[in-house]
Amino acid sequence: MLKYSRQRESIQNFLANRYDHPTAETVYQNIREEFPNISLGTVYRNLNLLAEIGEIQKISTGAGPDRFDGNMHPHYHFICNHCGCVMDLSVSGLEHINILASQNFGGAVEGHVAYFYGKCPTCAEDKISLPHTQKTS
Amino acid sequence: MLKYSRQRESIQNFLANRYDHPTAETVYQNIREEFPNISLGTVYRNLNLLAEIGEIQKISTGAGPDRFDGNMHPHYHFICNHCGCVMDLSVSGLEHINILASQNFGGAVEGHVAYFYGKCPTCAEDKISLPHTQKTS
DNA sequence: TATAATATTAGGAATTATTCCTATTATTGA
DNA sequence: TCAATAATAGGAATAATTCCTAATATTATA
Repeated sequence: MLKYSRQRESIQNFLANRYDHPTAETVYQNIREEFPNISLGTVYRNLNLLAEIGEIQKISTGAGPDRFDGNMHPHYHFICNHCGCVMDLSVSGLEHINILASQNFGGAVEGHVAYFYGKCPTCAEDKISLPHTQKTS
Repeated sequence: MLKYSRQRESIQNFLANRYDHPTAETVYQNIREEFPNISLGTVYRNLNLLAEIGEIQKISTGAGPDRFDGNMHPHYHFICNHCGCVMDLSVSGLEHINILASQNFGGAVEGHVAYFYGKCPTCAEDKISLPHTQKTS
C-alpha cells in the first residue's frame, strides 16, 4: 500500500518542470535545497517507484548513469555523441513497430525502447570541434 | 596503432561462436580455460575496443550487466521480461527509422538502438508462472 | 636477426552507480 | 488518539566497470 511522502512529491514536481533528463545525483542535489537531510537512497527508491507506477520514465543510455524524465507523453530520446546531452524527440510512423517486430517471432512483443544517436542541433552547428558544455545539472 | 593480441583474438572468436549474448563475466570465465591468467580488466578492455571498431556489438539492456554480441549482421534484440534472456530479432521495415527521426530535428541522426520487450517464445508457451532458467553462461 | 618503440597484459586497487539494512519518523485508517 | 505500517536518513554493502603500474608481447626497422 502506497503512502504519501513529501519527498516523493517534491521529486515528482521537480522532474515535471525539467526537460533535461537529470540523473539521480542531480535530482538529489536539487531536492536537498528543500530537504537538506534527504538521502540518495530515498531519491533512488522514489525514482524507481515513480517509474514503476508510470509517473516518470527511466532512461538507460548505456553510457553513464541512468536519467529520468517527467514527460510521459509518448516520445523518443536523442543522445548527442558529441556533448552527451539527452533531448526529447517525437518520431511519427513508429506506431506499429511492435507488430513489425512480432513477425516471425514465437513470443509476445509488448513494448520497446529506442535511442537515437548523432549530433544535437547545437553541436551540428558549431564550427569548432570542442563539445559544448553538457547541460546536465 | 593497434597491435595483435592472442587474448583479443580469442575473445572475438569466442563471441563469433555464441548466440546467447554473454556478459563480460561469462566471457572471462570461458576465456580463462585457454588463458588461465587473463584478467577481467583485459576482457573489458578488449570487449570495449572490439565494440568501438565495429567487430562486436555491446548491448546495454538497462537491467544487469552489459552483454556482447559477435553477430554483426543487422538485427535487433528482444529481452524477455520473464526470464531475462536476450534473443536476436530481425525486424524489417525499420530501414528508414533514422530519417523518420530526423524530421523536425535540427541536428543529425546518425544511428539508433532499439530493444524490444515482452515474453520470449519459451515463456509465452509455459503454463506455469515460474520463469524458465535463464540461458546466460 | 637484433633492437627499440610501444601496445598489451596481469593483478589488483579504485571508482561509479546503485541497492540494501536498520532504527527512527511520518502517514493513514480505525 | 492510537496502532499499523510505509517511508525515511544515514551509511554500509554490492555490482559493474575502469584505472594504475610494472612486466611482457608485438611490430617496425636497422
